Amino acid sequence: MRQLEPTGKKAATIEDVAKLAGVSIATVSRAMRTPEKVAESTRKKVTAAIARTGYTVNAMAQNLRMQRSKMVMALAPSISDPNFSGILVGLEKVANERGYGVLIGNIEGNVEHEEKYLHFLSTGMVDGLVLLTGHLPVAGWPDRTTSSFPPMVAACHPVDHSEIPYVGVDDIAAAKVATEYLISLGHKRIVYIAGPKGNIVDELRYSGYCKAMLEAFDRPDIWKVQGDGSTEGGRAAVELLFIRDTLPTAFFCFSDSTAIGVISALNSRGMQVPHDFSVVGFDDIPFASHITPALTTIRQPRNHIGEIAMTELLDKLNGQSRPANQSLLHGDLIVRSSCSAPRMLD
Amino acid sequence: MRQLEPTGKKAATIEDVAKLAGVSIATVSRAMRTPEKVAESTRKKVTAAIARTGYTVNAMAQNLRMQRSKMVMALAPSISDPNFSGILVGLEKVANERGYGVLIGNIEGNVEHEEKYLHFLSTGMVDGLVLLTGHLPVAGWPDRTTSSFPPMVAACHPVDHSEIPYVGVDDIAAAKVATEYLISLGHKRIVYIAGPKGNIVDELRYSGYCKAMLEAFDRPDIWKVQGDGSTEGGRAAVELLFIRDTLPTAFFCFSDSTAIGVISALNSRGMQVPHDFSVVGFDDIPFASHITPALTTIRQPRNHIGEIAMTELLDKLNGQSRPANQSLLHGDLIVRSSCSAPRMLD
DNA sequence: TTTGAAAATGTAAACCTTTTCATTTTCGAT
DNA sequence: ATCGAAAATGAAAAGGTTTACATTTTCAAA
Repeated sequence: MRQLEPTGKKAATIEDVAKLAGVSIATVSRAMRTPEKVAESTRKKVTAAIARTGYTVNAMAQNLRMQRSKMVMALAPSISDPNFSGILVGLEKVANERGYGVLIGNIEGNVEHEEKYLHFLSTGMVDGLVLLTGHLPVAGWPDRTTSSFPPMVAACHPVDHSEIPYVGVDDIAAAKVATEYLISLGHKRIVYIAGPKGNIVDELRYSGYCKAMLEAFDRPDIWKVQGDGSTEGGRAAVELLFIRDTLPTAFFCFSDSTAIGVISALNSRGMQVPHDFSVVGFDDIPFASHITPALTTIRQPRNHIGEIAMTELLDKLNGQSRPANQSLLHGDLIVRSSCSAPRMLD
Repeated sequence: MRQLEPTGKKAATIEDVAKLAGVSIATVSRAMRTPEKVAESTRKKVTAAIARTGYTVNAMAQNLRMQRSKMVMALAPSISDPNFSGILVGLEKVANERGYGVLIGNIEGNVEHEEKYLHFLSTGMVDGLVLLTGHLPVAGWPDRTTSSFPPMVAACHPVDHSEIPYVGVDDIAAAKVATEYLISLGHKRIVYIAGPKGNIVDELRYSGYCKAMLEAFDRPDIWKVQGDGSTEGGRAAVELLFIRDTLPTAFFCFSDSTAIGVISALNSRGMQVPHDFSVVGFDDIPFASHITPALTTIRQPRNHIGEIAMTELLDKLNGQSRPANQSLLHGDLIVRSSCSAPRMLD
């Protein structure tokens, strides 16, 4: 909807401006895009005419001519994921600063949605893609050479078997730090409550956990229970554990959601955290500090991840630079009150 | 970025299709948009040619010609607000079903951002606006006649002094239900912890609270303490209350965030919820059920609000209907464990 | 003054559609 | 076969820019 200014009248075009300023439309265009190529005097006339007509460029015409849209799409596995909004803030901030718009695409578990969103790419409605999904948007794509891909960057979840630049937290290092923290408290029987099966990020965090355990102990008790990343998955994992005769003294969880499930399940079995068990999460979602006990966790620099991802994408779009293949950000350990020394030493 | 199909080659245009099918570009266009106006036989030829060339329409050209963009913008006060994502899911769902894209605009406290986002409107990059901010995006606007506004709908926060259609929860009714619930438990001294000063939604919820109190008691103890909608605001309100000699037995809070602050402040003073005080929130944000005690609150039908808002906006854009001036949705009371009968009856 | 390079401006093509209006084709009724 | 209306198609304009190329203007040096 254009024509904000003169109520009812049609929006002014570059031609109206040109006529009023007594120059050609080319000069008007130049006065706006490359003012240094236009004489001072005419530039003033044009500026005045623009002000008087209330002219704003027609983005559709401009985009058609310039073969781009100044829009990028963020493809998210789920908007409601508490991790997403932080990333989006960062993405949006940088995009806006550079005159780009951010379109959002929400997969929400429905894979065929992806194909619908691809429409925005193929029709040229967006110039590039930020993938938060951890996989390429279409099943058929992976076998192409990567050079034929549209400009994309992946954030939070690296894309398997591809050379799409990735920006996210250094999961291995962060998971190692988290595990070492538990070890430093005196824990030995530390279980890793895993995320969704086959998830790359889960594998990275697990390997960070393993690394810490291997470095700390001669005969480490590497121990993993499958979860699915959700609160329910954390709860289920605990139930599973209680069937065994030995129990861990600490839980390192794939995500905060999982950790919340773990704590909730422990509570309903009459156990206290951190008195009876220690729990560490991952993500530092907004409510990690509001649950009881406040959750010790790894903070994902969400805004920063979004900012870097968008910066790399836009640089790529404007041919300014080939982005680094990986940008790994540091994830801080946020110590709150869900951990303590193990109750009974063995 | 177009040309997904033939690696490297330029994207096929309608002209390529026409040439291959042996018809004019007008016929190709008609075969796609109004197939009933094209002979069965040629339609087939065109379809085949489209398939062979991998043609997809160029959205920029189409939009330029049709004077629209098939994009709408959602202007949010803050992306990280836990209420926002639910709305966005609904907005996005309906928009996508109808072939529209959702651009997001994040004000995040910085009012001058609004003006930047208005650029998307004035350049015609978006066709309409969903306002989640509770006010018109530009200071100068309100004095115009509403007829000159671009298509807009407001969600969650009605826009003051304007006739912009609003869709949201019925705050008065819901607040009344929440208060009545506390009354039914036996509470008499119920304090309303308010939201940001001057906020319309806050006033509505307060008036719902008042209504319930007035109906229930002959000499009701109407009682309001200023907050600001945030967790910190809830905490501060409690501190303020403890300076007085009389205390309430129950808190009805403007938002869940506020309620969480209230509970947190009570806890740190050694009080137990719901044993010593009852607390009711508003919104049912995702973590309302995960805090301890699980929060009794009013659920905002966020997805639904988003869906209706987008439906009304798109109907408006396509001239299908003048939307109702207000669509008030019902907000359910979700009873969890943050309330009980007052400890000491008076 | 004249000359010539540099600076400023204008013309017109290109970007890719949709759609009006004119023209051609089809086909049933005479 | 002929006619005429209806159906199908095509030519061309319009939508609003940017920019390559051509042309005009400016201005310092001769």
